[in-house]
Amino acid sequence: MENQNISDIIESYLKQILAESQQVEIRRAEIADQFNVVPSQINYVIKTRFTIQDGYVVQSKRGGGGYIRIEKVKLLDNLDFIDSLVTAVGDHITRHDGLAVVRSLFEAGAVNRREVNIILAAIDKDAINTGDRDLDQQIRARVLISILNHLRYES
Amino acid sequence: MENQNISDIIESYLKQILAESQQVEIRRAEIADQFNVVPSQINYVIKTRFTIQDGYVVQSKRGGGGYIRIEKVKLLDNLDFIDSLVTAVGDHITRHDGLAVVRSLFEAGAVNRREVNIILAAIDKDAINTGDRDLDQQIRARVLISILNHLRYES
DNA sequence: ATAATATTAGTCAACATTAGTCAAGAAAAC
DNA sequence: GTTTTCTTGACTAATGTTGACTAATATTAT
Repeated sequence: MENQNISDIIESYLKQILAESQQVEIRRAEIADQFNVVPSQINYVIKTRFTIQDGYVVQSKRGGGGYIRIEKVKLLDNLDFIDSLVTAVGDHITRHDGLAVVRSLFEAGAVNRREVNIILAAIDKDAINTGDRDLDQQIRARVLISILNHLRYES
Repeated sequence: MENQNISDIIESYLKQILAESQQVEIRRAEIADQFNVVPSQINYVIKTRFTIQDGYVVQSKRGGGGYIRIEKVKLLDNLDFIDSLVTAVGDHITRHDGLAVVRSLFEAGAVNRREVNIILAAIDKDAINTGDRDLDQQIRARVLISILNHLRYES
């Protein structure tokens, strides 16, 4: 406990608040100042310790009155399944393989038919079509993973 | 929560009125004075928070007896409505405007909350991120339009 | 009627105020 | 000793605020 680094301490501080309330809203500069670190360290802490896998969703706004808001979300019980699909998608995916992933989701009951169609529209070849096949596959992978991550929790 | 910027406060004030009546008519200088800001800030608030994508139409008149009128538009039946959104999206769209489009879809009853989240995940900045901002906006537009077009068939 | 003046709102660019990214170096873990 | 994680700061991006200038419309004077 005595050899905690400052990132761990900031993490604890935020999680202590989150233990009692559903969300915490901070001003980055204020927290950085409070713990005597540079502002970007707050981003580091959030990026490494408040991920969707950990059950947190983060929103922020810049400019006057800006903030970072961390919300604790209720994770569903399909996590391992989603994890496996995220792994399967990887950083590139073809339309064909993307279709298979969406089909898996449907067969597992994670999405309904309407939702399937929305997802397919999103990764359609006419939607994602930069002229660079490799880039298209990367974008398709990220879009799919982004959607998968949102299926991890209820909102 | 406590450090809201003044633009948000003015937005809330106007939307509170709009929650109870179809439209609100203001004198710019009066509102500016009431909230202690320069008049042009009212234009900023309107331009950023009461767009057609958000479902508002703004009319104004200068000179003596001038006014700014914000009207919450009646959502048309689905097909026309989706047409108008497709037009609004155009061939490129920012995340901010994309969010407004999706919000409109939701408010029109064209999609439910779960579907909103899937669509937002699909056009998220982490999902569509090639490093080329302009390209990102083009892809986001195509993804959104692809989804909008699929919603036509189903509804 | 027309011109001058007053009274509104609109535009735009400068500046202010926030958060985000990235890569280099330091520290810790292995 | 190498690899991973943490820390830092320079640079970037998004959003909000302000004020000088412009434009439109109404009112008043001639």
